[in-house]
Amino acid sequence: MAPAVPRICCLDLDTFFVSVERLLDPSLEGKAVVVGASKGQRGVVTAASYEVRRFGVRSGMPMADAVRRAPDAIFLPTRHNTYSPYAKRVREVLERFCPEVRTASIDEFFLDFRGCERLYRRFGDADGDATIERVVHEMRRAIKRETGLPASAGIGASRPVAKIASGLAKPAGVVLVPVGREREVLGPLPVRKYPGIGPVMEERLLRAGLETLSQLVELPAGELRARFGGVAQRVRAGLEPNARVQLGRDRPAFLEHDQPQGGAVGSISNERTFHADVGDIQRVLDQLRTLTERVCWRARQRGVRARTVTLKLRFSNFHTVTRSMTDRPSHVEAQVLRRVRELFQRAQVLALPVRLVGVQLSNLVPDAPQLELPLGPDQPAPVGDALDAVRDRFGYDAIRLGVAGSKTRWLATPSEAVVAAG
DNA sequence: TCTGGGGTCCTAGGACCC
DNA sequence: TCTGGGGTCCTAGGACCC
Repeated sequence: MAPAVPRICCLDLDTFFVSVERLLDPSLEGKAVVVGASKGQRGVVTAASYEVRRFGVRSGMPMADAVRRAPDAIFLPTRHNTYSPYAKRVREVLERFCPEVRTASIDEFFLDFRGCERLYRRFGDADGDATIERVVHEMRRAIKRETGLPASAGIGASRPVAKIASGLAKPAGVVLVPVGREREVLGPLPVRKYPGIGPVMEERLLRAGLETLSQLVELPAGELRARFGGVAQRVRAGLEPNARVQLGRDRPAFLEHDQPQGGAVGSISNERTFHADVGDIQRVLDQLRTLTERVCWRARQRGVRARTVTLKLRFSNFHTVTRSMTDRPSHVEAQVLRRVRELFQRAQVLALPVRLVGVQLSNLVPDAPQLELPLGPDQPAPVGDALDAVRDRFGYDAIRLGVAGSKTRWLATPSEAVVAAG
């Protein structure tokens, strides 16, 4: 038996949005750059260059905070559509190195190198730690060469171990955690470093005097579970070099049945924070209509209908409520909007101005031909099909239903009018 | 200028069925 | 009449990730 080799790799693009902005504008190189909400808008930092992190700027931080900490930094608005083609090209490079690639987010990928022995031979004579490390180094260089983007990588026996290792590897490095030495290498880290332990759990653990992962996993399993629940128990599993972990199965994610069939996703949602809190119910309803239109369009694009519709409201005091309803599958605006309005009636628990509204579709089922009267009032009108066709070609915002604006009101049904917005 | 937007997963209680 | 389990679905909230 060859010695166990860690074969799960987490590849993470370093300060991804900032790196892309630098490719497009090389004068940003070496400067303090913050990507996030536009100036004057409500929002947070989505990416911060290493130069600006020195001032304490972090992603997720309110924009106003970032401006206060680093007033001289360069602030850029987030341009999602600009970044995703780069992520796609990175994935293409990864696929040349490994047949099993999972996209975890726009800037993070997991690779499973099990069953890649032939590839190993190309890079070294032994099937050992040094060989897979060389493969991953070469992969990083290929990404840099072909896309210009810096990346870091972690290698471990399981997904969480690889993930933590990639964090240790930043910037632009590779860290391998040998099988069987997880506790030794990762144990001294603060509990917050473990994926799944966030601010709330960290606080609970610190209050109990547990600061490091070692201290956490030394607790008896029963006590761990009873006091801190499933997350803490998963940490123990992640740091135990047993067979389950070596297979990367500590969570049922990743390998065989990871990706939902047909590329379907579990839910589709859109939400919007108002520039300033809104007390006018009609304006809230208008926004709900816009959001409903958008999620229904995305559902049709994906070829799914939703059984569950969820409305989300956040009030001016940040209190958030959700109301949901499960019914026959739909992706038809008129139907979904009717449900959203009903949920809205139920959700106005606070007489406070509204900060955010959201609409979510879940419980998605594959789009099958409807077994209903084809000309029922809830069916997409032919004009709806035409709308979708325009959007397929020119993008969602090429055309809008009704007129979005304070001076006009929404028309009652989609078939009444189509108004091009620009 | 406090606190985005897209997701996933977990928990817990109640309804309902067997 | 009393006393139960499981299992599944639905709903609401919340932690967490990038």
